[in-house]
Amino acid sequence: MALPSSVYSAAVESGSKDVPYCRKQKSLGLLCSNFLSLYDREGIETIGLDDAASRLGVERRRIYDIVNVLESVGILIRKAKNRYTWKGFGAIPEALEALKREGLRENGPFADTSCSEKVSDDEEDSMSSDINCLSQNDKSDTSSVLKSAMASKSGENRKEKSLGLLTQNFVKLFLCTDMDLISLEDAAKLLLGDGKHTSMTTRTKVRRLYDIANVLSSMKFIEKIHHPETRKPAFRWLGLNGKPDNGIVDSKKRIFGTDLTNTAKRFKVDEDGLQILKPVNLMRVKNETENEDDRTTTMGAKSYQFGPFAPANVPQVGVSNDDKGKQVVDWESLASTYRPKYHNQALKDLFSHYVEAWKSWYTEVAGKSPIQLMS
DNA sequence: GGATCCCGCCACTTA
DNA sequence: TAAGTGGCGGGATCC
Repeated sequence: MALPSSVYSAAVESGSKDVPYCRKQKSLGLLCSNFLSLYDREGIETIGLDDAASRLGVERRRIYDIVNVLESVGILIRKAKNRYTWKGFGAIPEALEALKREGLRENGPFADTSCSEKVSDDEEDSMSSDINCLSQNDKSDTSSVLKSAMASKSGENRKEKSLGLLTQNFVKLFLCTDMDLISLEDAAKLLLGDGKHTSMTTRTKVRRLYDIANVLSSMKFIEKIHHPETRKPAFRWLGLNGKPDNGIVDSKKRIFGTDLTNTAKRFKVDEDGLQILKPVNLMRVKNETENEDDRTTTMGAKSYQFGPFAPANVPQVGVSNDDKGKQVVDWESLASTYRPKYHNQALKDLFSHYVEAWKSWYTEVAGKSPIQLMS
């Protein structure tokens, strides 16, 4: 594997004796970024969960969270026990298109937004009163979309509550309604149905939505902003190109896994993980300089605009040849800049880790910029 | 003190 | 029946 595994291990070793626990280093968003960096490359066809867990230095349970979300947007497909087929980002447009079609198709029979209709998240749930509970944005056709989303009753409670299905329904909220901003609490209420509107069930659903939102945020499908009027946190669909909106992005937003500035500022020990965060962060800075008007919801393969983890062989839409000079270096080149090229993987990993630790210490204690290391 | 979300228990599913 | 899967909520961390 060409990717420096030390990068990952360094990021997850916060639990070691000398480094205080840092929640952010273990966030799902960061894990997702690392996961994608690890597998979004040519030659990857299948992914073993054990392999992913050990490479990323996390327990299997966390990998399940990631792959469930990724599978729901088409990046992965479960192939067999413990094994997934990597489809890549090229599969996203089709998956989203399918989601949108599904949402819109099922939209028809449920077009009536009256409060009488029952849908099935959990048997007796109905969506109608939930719609009335919404605190923001256009709710005109939200009800029907949600009804259709939740109507994929198919089977068991367990499946209905799966992270993957919840992800798809969450995405449908953006794809099939006029809602621009959605708070997780609103989404939870919508996806629950009023039959289960206890504070506990909502809280539980919101927890899951946080998980999902972190993963989707790390892929820049959505971004967290604060509602212009209520100032309450909400999520906005960025579409397939994932370009943050300069205008209303809250600079103080807390972005797990990708927000280098905040991370570095608050957690000195986080500098161990800088190499992970850098490329993503740089890409956002770049994106923020671009006009967001060219965002598109068209999902044809050719018009598809990839986010920061776009496959290497797919040109970034909206980046002209003239801009290539400003292009952010890719993962490989960035990683190789800081990575000695040892043939012994274990030695290389160890060395990389200590280099990062030293740079962190040097910056912190000596108050100087890290010396540029030769690779 | 509310928002966020990691962590791991344990029930359920699958091989 | 063991191993894999993943829902769930406690409680730690962040702001």
